[in-house]
Amino acid sequence: MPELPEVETYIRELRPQLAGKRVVAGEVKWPRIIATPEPALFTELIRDRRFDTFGRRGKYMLLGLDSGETLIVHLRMTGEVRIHPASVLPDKHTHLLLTLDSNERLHYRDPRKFGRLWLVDDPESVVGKLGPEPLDEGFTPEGFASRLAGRTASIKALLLNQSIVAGVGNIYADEALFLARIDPRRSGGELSMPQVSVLHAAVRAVLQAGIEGRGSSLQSYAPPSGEKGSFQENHKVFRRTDLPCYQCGAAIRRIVLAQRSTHFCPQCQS
DNA sequence: ATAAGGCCCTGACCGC
DNA sequence: TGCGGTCAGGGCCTTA
Repeated sequence: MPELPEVETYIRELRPQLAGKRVVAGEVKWPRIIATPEPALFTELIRDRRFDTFGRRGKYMLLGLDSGETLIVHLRMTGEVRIHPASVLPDKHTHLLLTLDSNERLHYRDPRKFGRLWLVDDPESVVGKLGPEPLDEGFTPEGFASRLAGRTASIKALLLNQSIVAGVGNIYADEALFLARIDPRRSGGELSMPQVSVLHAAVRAVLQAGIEGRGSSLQSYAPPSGEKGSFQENHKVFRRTDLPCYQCGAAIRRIVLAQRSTHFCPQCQS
């Protein structure tokens, strides 16, 4: 579900809700949700830790604890973090509960159980393989071009590859390709340098706009405050199959690329 | 090293 | 109402 703008919104909203609070107890209800360490050790290690720093890398949330360790959370498709009063009971999709010293509990909820949490000393052990942060200085047109060079896979598939650039998912990949007027089926390695530059700027622009809209809220997704994001109102192609392109009026097409639904304007994007 | 496909899971939705 | 099929914003693992 969440991509970079949604995860960034998550971190911004979790910070005021969690900062300085201490974990009194942890309860893991679905062990596979904890990637590392073993669930028993996880609950032992997180007890008495205070939430201290709040960061993001790609689609991963980095919750720094006062012990120096980091609780890493990836929501994947349907993960959800909420801070509720202690009186709120977990539902059947709640897989982790952290009791806080504020008479509240952190609920990790995830109907599809794809999300994962890690408790580690060094976050790099989890996020070290990611490509550059697209909104940082380190993401340059030249660096982007060198990562695409020689690749035969579609540019859509390559945008979804987190080791090329971190944080782009299905929505923002389609939106960036539309903004850059590039056909998602083109192979990444055959794009010209000007096209790579335009796409680089487009990726940054759609992610920045996504953050400003506090993310896209499709279906039931909402950030921790419960107040939905608005960027879905600005989608130009995503889930607009058969609707007219805002640029040229042609019908937006939906195809499958890299096993993911892909939306584009057959007229504007080549 | 790269690319393609399966797989992990459950719920919502659609047509019959 | 029930049933089967499809779809869902992700990424790891295996295979070729």
